Amino acid sequence: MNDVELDRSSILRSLVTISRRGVADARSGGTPLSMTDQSIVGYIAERPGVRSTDIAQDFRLNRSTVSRQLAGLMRLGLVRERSDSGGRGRPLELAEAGEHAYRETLKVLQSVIDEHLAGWSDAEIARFARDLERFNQESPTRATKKERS
Amino acid sequence: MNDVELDRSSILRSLVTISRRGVADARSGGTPLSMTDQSIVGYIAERPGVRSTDIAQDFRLNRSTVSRQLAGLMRLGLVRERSDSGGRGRPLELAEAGEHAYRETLKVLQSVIDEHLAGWSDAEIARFARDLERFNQESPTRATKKERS
DNA sequence: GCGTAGCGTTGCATTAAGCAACACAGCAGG
DNA sequence: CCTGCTGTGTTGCTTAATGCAACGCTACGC
Repeated sequence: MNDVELDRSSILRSLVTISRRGVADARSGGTPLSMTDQSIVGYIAERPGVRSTDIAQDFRLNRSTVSRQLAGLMRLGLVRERSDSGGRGRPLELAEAGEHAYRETLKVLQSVIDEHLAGWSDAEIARFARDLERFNQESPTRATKKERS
Repeated sequence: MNDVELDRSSILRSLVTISRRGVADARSGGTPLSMTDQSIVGYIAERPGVRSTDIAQDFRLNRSTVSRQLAGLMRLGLVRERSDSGGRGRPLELAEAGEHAYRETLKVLQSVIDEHLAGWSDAEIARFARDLERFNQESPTRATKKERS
């Protein structure tokens, strides 16, 4: 294994470990929302009007999973359906309680993240954030495969 | 929110999304081992002789969870107990089948990761890997808290 | 040798997830 | 306008992973 191969395997190891620990830390930090719920709420927060099926596709989750999570969130009064339901499906948006819960959870998660970032310079943080976003962008191959289907 | 705060919130968002998609992609890629199992097997692969409780601590998992996963892995003949069980607990090591399954799963995971890394230079990959490792290191605060308890 | 602490296991509950089947609503073509 | 098809959401059933609590056993320290 040359250097690049070593780097690649360490990237995937790190990602798995980070996510595992991150979820555990978040839970022990007492977030109002679970990681899954937070993801969904955040998604709606950033794209008001999305539908259940959009979330499912983007998160690679089954429609049924999203449906049930949303049912829970609506029961709690965090998410509601929009009135203007032109076209297929039902556009969603956050209720006031949802915005609030989202911001609260965000705070906890940020503090968890910040512990890891102690000792990082602003420039390093910015660079890391950019790398992560870049990494996160759908690769052309996979995107094509999905579009075709 | 200033720039650094924006970066921090985007870091956590990215991490959650990456891990969610990564797990989904890995599963659809048909890995012989689940993400959890792969983590455990990999941990044993790198540190032969570790005990169940060590894994639990490092992964922030309950001892019972690890116990059950290990029971499954041993039933499948991937992990076995070491003969030289001096001291507390039972040191673990990979069986031949375990080494094999580990490498197979690693291949799948690497190809998933590699799709994301298309277009990255070796230097960028190396930098990203180092950042992730750095991020992954236990922060002093949290480590202290844990040590004290 | 005895008590205590550490380690692993097991019973029980919960959460997140998938698959399959279904019901219902839009949209398209005739 | 009616009919059929397709997309959207829901529900039943199952499974995997996890936590907590309780238990039994084993090794250490005195």
